[in-house]
Amino acid sequence: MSKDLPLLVSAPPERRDAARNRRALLDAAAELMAGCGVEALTMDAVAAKAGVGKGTVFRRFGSREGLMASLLNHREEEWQAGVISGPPPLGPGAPPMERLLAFGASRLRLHLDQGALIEAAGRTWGENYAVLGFASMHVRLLLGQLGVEGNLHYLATALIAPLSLPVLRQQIDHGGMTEQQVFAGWTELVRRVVEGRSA
Amino acid sequence: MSKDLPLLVSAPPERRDAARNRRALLDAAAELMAGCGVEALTMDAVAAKAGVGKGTVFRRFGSREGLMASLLNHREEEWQAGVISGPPPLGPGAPPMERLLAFGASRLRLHLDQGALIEAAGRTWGENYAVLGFASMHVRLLLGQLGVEGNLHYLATALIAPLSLPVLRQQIDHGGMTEQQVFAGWTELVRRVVEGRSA
DNA sequence: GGTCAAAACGGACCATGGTCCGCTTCCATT
DNA sequence: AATGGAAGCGGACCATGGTCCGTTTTGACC
Repeated sequence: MSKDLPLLVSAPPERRDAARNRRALLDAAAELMAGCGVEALTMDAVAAKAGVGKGTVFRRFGSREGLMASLLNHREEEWQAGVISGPPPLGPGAPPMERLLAFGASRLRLHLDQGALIEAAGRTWGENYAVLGFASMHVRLLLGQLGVEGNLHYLATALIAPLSLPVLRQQIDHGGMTEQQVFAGWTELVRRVVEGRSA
Repeated sequence: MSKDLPLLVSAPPERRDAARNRRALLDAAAELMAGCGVEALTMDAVAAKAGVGKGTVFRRFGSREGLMASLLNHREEEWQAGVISGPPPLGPGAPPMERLLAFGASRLRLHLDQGALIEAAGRTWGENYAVLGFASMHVRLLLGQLGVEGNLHYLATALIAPLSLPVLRQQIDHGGMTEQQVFAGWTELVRRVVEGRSA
């Protein structure tokens, strides 16, 4: 007699066929990519491999970059889970400075590991507010715990910026640095920012 | 009787038709862009407007992104000239800290002004070693003059990173900061890095 | 001026991202 | 089960970036 409670869920769930196709597409994309790298990830190929029409791919992901971003989201969510509730020092339980350095090292690895995908995703991923926003908030929190005073909002984004893939590429591929040296440099940057007095 | 001295010039000059076409193409591109924004910059349109074949456009610039990068290079060269020999505080003659802050403000403006073009140029511009290299070297030099000790190579790139367009976009479009607040934040970052003691 | 090789040109051609719209599938309601 | 409309689907179609190769231009050398 009474309809189910709206449950305060804003977006109604996907229809079953839609969900099935979304899964099939992500699986197909992951498989193609494992096989031949991002080059092989053409929209026609993904659609064919998943056994759906091309239009469906675009309906689900909006664009090629959107598809890449969806693939990345999976890893990103795992990573965020590690920060929120994983083992220390990345997760809670370690002193703030250790967590901050673990954050940097982990983020650096993540970006280098997913490099090809991140570049293929372009701005769709780079401008993903959720991703940058989470990292920024986390760093801001840690800076606060470290007793840093000043414009934490800005300082957090400024500490995250040199961990972005283009910068890492520049330093490692053209600047002759190793991954270890980059991390050491970032550590020094963090130390200076944290130890500096506020204005 | 004797051929001209090789003049120690490594690359032979362009043939005259090539030079003429290159100019025509850049002019056409600039005009198209002034008219309708980067959207209008399709390779066919540029070729048609310049009165050359499409193949010629690709020969000269390699790709659409390459064409964008060439357009940007013009502005970049003017900017570099301003740093090398322009009036203070951006150019030589002002105290190092003033020059450094002028550098940041100027770079920030440049990136915001050329935003559309920079995004359209993608990695071709972002990974342009000459551009990043020049800025990095300049900042490294100023840090040295300021008596900063430590890994200046890294610190320079780390100070430049938060001036990159994606970061600025994030801060201004999603983070609710104004351009002035961003610059104020960068100033604070610089102060902390410069005042911090080395390891 | 004539000759020749190298460089540049042009536009037909291809691959692929992205759109569109008529058809099909789902599911809430009766 | 029947039904109606909304959500989803598919693949033909288009636009545009990028390639290729036969033809033309250039300029160095005689």
